[in-house]
Amino acid sequence: MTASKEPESITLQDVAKAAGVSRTTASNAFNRPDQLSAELRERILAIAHQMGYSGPNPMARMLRTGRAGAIGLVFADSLPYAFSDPTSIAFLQGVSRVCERAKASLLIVPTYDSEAAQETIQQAAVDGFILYCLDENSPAINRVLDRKLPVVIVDLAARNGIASVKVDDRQAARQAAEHLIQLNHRQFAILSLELLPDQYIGAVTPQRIQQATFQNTLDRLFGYQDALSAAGIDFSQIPIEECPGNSEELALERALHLLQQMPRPTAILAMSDRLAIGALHAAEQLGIAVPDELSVIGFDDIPLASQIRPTLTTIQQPLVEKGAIAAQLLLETNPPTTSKLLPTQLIVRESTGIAPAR
Amino acid sequence: MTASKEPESITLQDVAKAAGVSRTTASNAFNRPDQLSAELRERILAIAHQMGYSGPNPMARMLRTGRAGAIGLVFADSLPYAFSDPTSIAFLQGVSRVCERAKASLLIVPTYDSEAAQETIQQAAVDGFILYCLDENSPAINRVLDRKLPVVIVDLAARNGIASVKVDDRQAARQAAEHLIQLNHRQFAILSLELLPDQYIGAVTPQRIQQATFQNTLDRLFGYQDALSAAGIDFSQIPIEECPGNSEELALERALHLLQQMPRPTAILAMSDRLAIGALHAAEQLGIAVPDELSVIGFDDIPLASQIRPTLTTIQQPLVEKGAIAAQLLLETNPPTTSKLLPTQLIVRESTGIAPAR
DNA sequence: CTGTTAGCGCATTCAA
DNA sequence: TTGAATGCGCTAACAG
Repeated sequence: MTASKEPESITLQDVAKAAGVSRTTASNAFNRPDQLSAELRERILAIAHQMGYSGPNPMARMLRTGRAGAIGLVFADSLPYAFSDPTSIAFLQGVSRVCERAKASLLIVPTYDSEAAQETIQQAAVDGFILYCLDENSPAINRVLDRKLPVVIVDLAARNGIASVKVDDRQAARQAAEHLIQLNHRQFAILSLELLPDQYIGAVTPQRIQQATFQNTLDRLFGYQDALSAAGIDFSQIPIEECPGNSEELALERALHLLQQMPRPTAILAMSDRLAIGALHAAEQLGIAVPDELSVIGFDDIPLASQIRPTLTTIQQPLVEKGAIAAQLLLETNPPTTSKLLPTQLIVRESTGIAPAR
Repeated sequence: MTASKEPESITLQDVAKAAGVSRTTASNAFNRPDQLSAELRERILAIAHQMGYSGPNPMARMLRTGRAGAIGLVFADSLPYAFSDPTSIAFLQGVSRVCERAKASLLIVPTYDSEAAQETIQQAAVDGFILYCLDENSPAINRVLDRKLPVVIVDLAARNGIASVKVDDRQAARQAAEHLIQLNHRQFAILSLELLPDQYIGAVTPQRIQQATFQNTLDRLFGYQDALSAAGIDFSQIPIEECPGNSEELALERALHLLQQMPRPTAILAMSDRLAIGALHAAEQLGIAVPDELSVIGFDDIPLASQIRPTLTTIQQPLVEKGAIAAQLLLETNPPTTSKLLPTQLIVRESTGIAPAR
């Protein structure tokens, strides 16, 4: 038998030849139905299919058109973590909703270590990036900025000329603390998210706060401080426990520790709902009644917050919308440059109540 | 002032010229550090940076090398739904873990309608696809297969020569039903996932079962039937309620309906944990004690299953691992062709117990 | 409606 | 070590 042709890579050229038309016409058959007769188009498509041609090569087309048809999403975190944290999942929901409408694909770029970030961000064939990042020092930030594509940053301090989406964490945290102050609480403790990317667990010192690179965490901390100081409470005396990875288990453990101090706090300010839920479990373990003996307030308003018992008082931030707006900014404004500050809202549920009499 | 050069698109060529070297050498500076002296490399990189060159254009490089550095993930569902369903999120966690290790990006391809699927799947610049799909008739399947790239299909009936990952749903469902039969139950009801992609809500007829295109649902249904028939129970008498979208709210509503029938079922077989949780809420609303008066068994073992009260008896399937294995098959075998059947396990918790005396 | 002409920006032969 | 040439596969002008 005579050697059959290479089965590899049939090109538009081959299809055109087989159909007896020019490359352009073949190309138009795929991309510009209006540029040729319907019947010719059908014939070309049929021949292409029959030859096993799978359509114009996306890479060649991208090079030619300069458009990738995808936006990149950079989480400056490990991906499995991002896919397990309710806040980032809600964010993804919002992003994906807008992408779907725009028929844009979503490229999730791993940046596990700075070396990986270097490579993967550089090689991402996208039309723009959403940078979802909490650590101001993350190397991924500059990698993304270096690409000189449209960028929207989320939850990061605004930068010159770069579109950003965030909420006023400080004001929101202040509101959370004020809620408890109004309920007569004076003995506070704080469950904090990470301040630095070093996986440190435990008591937070003033030095640590000074070195902090997670602006979000810092803002919430300052928000608590604003309210407490205004109420005449000495912030430096308030125990703060850091729980990296937004871990419920860790929060449970640190809350147990906090609740065994004397005098026992009557209110816990948790920087996320997961941390708050950890605190709720700790209270349960110790037989401390919520909200009668202990009030707990969270942050985020994740779906679970309204499902657990007691339901969780928290600060609602529009998680899904944050993703949707970021994607919209990226896809619909050119170049994206406006920054959005999204509203938050205190949601009072069952986990907070009047402070117990002393 | 004399016009400055176009700020647009500096190429490797420009960098080479500015550095006084050839294109090749400039290219090597980025891709083959060992092909030129370290000092020359540094110089070139410095000049490139200074010129505002952001590194080799990913699209051009992809075209040249034929590698995209990304794998495509096609959910044959709306993306916001995929990002809200605990089973697909767990799957994503697994996929992303492996991608991260392999420094491969993950392209999430929207396929909301068949027209979108046509375009987005065709234009995805990826090295292979994971097809996560429940509906055997989804147009996305052929779109993906047409691309003639390595493919791993998940939760879909195996196809000739195509790698697949799934669990033995039928056997697993059978085990769930057998568990309840052993607890002496005789009055059953079923909360079903969708059988067809038509958003139908309510009672399932034999005709509908015959037309079903969601193989998963069908397998679980047959698994229940296997066990019940073996126990001498007439399957055709068992009420089945279909709850599309794996919706807890819908399950609550349909379970309320089921629990108001006479004779009231003593056991509910739910095809997912979310449906089971809906049933639990229904029982709570009606003041029916679980497990004393009603047993409920789920499927999947999502994280919430062990957190709600009563904790949920369920069939555990390795959700995260399913994603990890799919990604591994795609990234590490070439071409992927072996199929994996993953184990399931009955997890007995608090929501099932001995049937109440008649 | 169709074909001809020109690159998109790069990585890789091969020869120097 | 470096440089000159080649084409990856395609689309967009433009002229027939």
